[in-house]
Amino acid sequence: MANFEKIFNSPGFHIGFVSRALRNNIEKRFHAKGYDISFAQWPIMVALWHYDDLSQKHLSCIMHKNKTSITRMLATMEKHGIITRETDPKDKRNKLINLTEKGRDLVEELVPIIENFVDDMCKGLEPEEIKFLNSTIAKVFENITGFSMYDISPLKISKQLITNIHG
Amino acid sequence: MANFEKIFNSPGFHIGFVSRALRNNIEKRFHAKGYDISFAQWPIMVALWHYDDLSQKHLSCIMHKNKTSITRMLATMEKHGIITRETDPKDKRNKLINLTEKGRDLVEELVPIIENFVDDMCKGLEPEEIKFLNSTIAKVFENITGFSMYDISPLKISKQLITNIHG
DNA sequence: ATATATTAGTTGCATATACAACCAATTTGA
DNA sequence: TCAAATTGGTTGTATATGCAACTAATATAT
Repeated sequence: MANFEKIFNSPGFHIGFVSRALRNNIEKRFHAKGYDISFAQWPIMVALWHYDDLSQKHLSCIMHKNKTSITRMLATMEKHGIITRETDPKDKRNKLINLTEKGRDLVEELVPIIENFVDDMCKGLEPEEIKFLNSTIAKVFENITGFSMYDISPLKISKQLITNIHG
Repeated sequence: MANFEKIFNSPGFHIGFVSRALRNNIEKRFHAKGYDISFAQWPIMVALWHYDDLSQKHLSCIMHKNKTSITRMLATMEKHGIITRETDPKDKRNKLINLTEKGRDLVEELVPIIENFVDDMCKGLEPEEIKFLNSTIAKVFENITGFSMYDISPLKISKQLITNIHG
């Protein structure tokens, strides 16, 4: 019968397992320090820390997430007072997303928690191993999506470069 | 200010991104062939293909998922006619989970789809690279959870060995 | 033997995620 | 210029996920 060994030992399942573990771990660290921020909200906050007036479309492309997910996450974050959403006067289809003061403060407060998390996660791994891990994951990402993981890093992307990645 | 480069280039974010991409891709493949099975349901089906009469606790441990998630996923799978849930006559706290005939058939039909998926995902990667990727991810998993990813593989675990991993 | 503790599972609540169908605003094209 | 296409965002529906609080059943400990 089927080669289940091959299937269960494929990177796909490993990635799924570790992804859930990472999410749970980071959210526990946030909650332990009294912050009600989710694993998914954090990268959005970082992107908004770097760029003002991102649209939901921008965030959808940067995060490689469906626009519905972005709509709903931003609704939650707005409710929590982390971000604001205003209609773009230049194109009333767009909404301009920005961090609130509270949001900006939060980013700075969360950084050390994330840094500890990264250190703990990578304990016992050599820098070249981490590099290899990243590039191999990026390769898998590219195999599956056809997109380079790096082209759309929140740190590199320019608003002008954001093209129509998602439906 | 904060070293965002370090944060965004950490394996954590890579893993989160690729994990979502893999989930979407595999579900699209299932749907394209007319199967309404989720990324999360598939490993449960495989575990049940190997073992009869697993309890929800067993599945919770094997899958490293909260028991609530298991309860709700099994409810969905039962509704879809993939599995059955019966109270264990020997200990009425337990529910014994089994694949239905339809469920067993499905597993066999889904295997080739998964095999294609794995091949596509790993395109351009050498076997040693895949091995390294897996072992590095396993290391991260262990750093974060304290558990070995391999000890509880659905292929290796015995029902007797399943201990109280989760709360 | 019975009160207490533990265990398995469920429910309420919250978040994230995606697809399809939809609306409103803008752009295109004949 | 005005109809058609495109674009950005929202809503309905569905799945997955976890925590806390709960119930029922079993095990433990005095």
